[in-house]
Amino acid sequence: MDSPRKATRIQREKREIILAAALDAFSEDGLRGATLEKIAEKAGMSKPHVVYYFGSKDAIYTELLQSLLDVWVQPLRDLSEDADPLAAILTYMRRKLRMSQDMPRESKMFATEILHGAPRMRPQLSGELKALVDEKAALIAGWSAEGKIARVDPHHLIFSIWAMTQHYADFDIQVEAVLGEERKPGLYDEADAFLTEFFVRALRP
Amino acid sequence: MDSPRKATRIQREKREIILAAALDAFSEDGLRGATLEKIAEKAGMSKPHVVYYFGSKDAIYTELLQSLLDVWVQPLRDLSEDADPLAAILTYMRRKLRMSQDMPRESKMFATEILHGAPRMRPQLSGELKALVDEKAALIAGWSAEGKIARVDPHHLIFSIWAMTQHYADFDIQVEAVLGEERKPGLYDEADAFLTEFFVRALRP
DNA sequence: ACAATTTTTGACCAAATGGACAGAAAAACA
DNA sequence: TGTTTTTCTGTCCATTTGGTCAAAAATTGT
Repeated sequence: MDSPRKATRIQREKREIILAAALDAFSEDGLRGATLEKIAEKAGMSKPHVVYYFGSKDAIYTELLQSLLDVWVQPLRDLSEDADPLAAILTYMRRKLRMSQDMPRESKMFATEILHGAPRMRPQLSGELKALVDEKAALIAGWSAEGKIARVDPHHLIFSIWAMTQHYADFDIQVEAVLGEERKPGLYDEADAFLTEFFVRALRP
Repeated sequence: MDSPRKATRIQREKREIILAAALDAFSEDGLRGATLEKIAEKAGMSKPHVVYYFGSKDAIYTELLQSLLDVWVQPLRDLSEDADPLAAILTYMRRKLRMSQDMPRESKMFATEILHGAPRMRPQLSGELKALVDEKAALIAGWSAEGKIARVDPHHLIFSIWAMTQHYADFDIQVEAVLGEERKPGLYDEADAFLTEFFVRALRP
């Protein structure tokens, strides 16, 4: 456990189980609200056992956050030249929307962290993330300048995609409460249709 | 304090001070993360004094939330028939954006509460709020049907306004990190310009 | 000025919680 | 099989924290 030789199968498995349980707990109650005991219970093991594998609650939280970050920005990484720039942006938006649908817990964890000042992500936000966004913003700005899409501020366009797609995961309770139970099943199809049409209208030259 | 006669001036003032301090604390750290001691410190009084006025931390939190709800939905209440439907929607969007700019702490408090399941707001979300949104959605649907604005799902349109405007308050740390310090001063002007253009393009018939 | 009421706080308490520790159980290795 | 290493847990501890309580200080009313 200490000297990082080879992680045994059992070690990887247990760590996975704990991380899954922790994601559950953290997304529900936040770092402060989630307790080691609850995580241990969800993971089906004792509290000291959880500490044995990660050292502290904070360490679990931080590791989860870091490992999720890569997954989270992958769709943006994949945004690139395409037959049709508008289609590329729509694909990006759709992938983000799908991530909201498939990974609401991850979305909520990030949202909570950033909402509270992102104390353990600041460097990455203004470092890697800023660099990535700047790069893709330049790409979009190019399309914009060439008249392939409408003239828009690319940074704010990216923010709008983040905002609108993550809204459905982060504030799902509100969305479902306002729409009513009966519209819940087709919710993400509705959102997809709305957002697609919306961005097409807003972005086509 | 017990029998609710007339609240003296001093009582109202102290309660105001405590609520302001609590808003500060809750928006920074959430319900769980904010401590009575920190609230008391920010309010410049002792911990038991805070309890004396509100009974419990939870009570402060709940009262804050309830009293803010009215303010929060007022812009939507004010959405009504207008010379120009599109202008009416833009005005609504702008008011929401201004609220994000002027009341980021309130925005964060709501966001955190909803993110964590809105345990003490559910009834209002599916009650009053749903009713209000349904009413305004019908109004927008009317405009849409008459061809005064583009055909859009009015509920999702409202969500998109919530999402995009509140994003700037709730995730300000991320927005500022990605844009860089130098774009911070004119941020809300940029956002206003972007969103206005964006919604105009998306909504005009 | 004096009594009654309200406001304010220091001291204290009980519950919750993150984590330490020693040793049991199990697994790996010889 | 015996030994060593890893995995696992019961028990305990220190800290944090929401809240109580008695009494002091200030205010109000007469």
